[in-house]
Amino acid sequence: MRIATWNVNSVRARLPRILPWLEEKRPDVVLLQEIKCLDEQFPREPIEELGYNIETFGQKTYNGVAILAKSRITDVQRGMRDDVEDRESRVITATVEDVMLVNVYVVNGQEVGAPAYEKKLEWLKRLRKLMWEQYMMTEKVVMAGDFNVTFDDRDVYDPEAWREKILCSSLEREALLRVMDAGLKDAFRKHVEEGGHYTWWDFRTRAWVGDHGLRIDHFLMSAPALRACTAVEIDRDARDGEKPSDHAPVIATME
DNA sequence: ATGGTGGGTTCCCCA
Repeated sequence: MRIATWNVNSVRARLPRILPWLEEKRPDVVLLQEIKCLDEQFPREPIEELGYNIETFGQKTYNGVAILAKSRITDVQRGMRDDVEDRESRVITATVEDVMLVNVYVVNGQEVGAPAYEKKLEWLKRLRKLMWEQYMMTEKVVMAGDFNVTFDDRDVYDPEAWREKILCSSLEREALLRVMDAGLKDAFRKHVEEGGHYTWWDFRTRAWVGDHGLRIDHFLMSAPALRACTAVEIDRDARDGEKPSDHAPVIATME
């Protein structure tokens, strides 16, 4: 089974890139973030024609997540279903075959110290609670998506310039590690030691041209899922060319 | 001190 995660930055604007990519890569499961549309606006037909089942948790203008899968999608949950109201569509969970999927679009945070930054830290606390309370790490659990957090300097093209900046601050990194202490590991680092592998390049600074990227899209896996994971690859080709998203897809291969 | 680009709204917000 191959599972992809991709922040598409509007599923409707990105459809000319998404459809040929699905045809070429044929992943078994795709976790999409920032679909930026309501459920009823999601372009279901052309994706269904390629053989995918679809579950969405949409929102007008901002955020929105979706799961595509060739196999049946069961146990779908929209939001964290805790005692806090989900005002934004940032999490959709489901089961496909023997894999429990958690698709997340983590709050960006804008800048360190901003109200959005505090919201990000609070949101990650909620996510941690979800993983502790609703998952058994003896199962194959795959949490993936846009985490808007780097793990360490290896994930940053210019670590000194980004030191304690948004996406790279110690508090964000600690909050992400706390989500993972339920029993999740960064699957990319099972396979790749060296730095310089990125998943996001800012449009505003034309970061793609100089490969000024950050690695903020991740696969976090429970031990049984990690054992089955034989590769995690970043599809840089999808970030190139005409009207790309600012994120590259990441594809995990499970034996 | 704060731009730059891109997407979706609505005359601006968020990334």
